[in-house]
Amino acid sequence: MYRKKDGAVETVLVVAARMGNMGTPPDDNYVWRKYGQKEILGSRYPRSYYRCNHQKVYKCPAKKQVQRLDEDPYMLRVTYRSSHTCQFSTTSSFSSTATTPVNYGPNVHNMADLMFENTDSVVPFCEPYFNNDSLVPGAASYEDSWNSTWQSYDMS
DNA sequence: TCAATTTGACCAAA
DNA sequence: TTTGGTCAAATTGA
Repeated sequence: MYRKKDGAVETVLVVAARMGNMGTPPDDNYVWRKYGQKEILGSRYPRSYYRCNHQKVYKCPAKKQVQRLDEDPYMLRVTYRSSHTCQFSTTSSFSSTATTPVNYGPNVHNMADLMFENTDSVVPFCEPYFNNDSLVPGAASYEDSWNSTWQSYDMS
């Protein structure tokens, strides 16, 4: 159901403006195994449920759910739940910059909270999460993307 | 062949 | 009861 202040529930908006990457959300540092899909009332698109691929049912409670927005199928709302204990994948392509789960920036738009009851923080991130330099959220390019995101976002 | 994904059903919470 | 979430089994692809 709706989890609002239930520990770690971080909602991130992802612009799926990538051909070929449409139905699949961008990969973070983790491997997700899809364990279910359900249609959500009020939304026209089903929601996909993912879980950590390694800690299937063992311990890592890391969960992730992805759902497209009603009016903007090009946008994916990725909601991360719980904390990640598994930062290591079998065949990891990343090794050094994978310190923090995702570059959850300090920039939190509470606007989403007004629109969505179950949105804690909204930090849209695009394709390049892994930069050799730094994962500093607040880059000009990112910010620009955010604006675009919000523009097409405000219609509710 | 193996593994991941798929769909449906079941269960729990509101 | 309804909606959402999870599990389980079956299927598909590599």
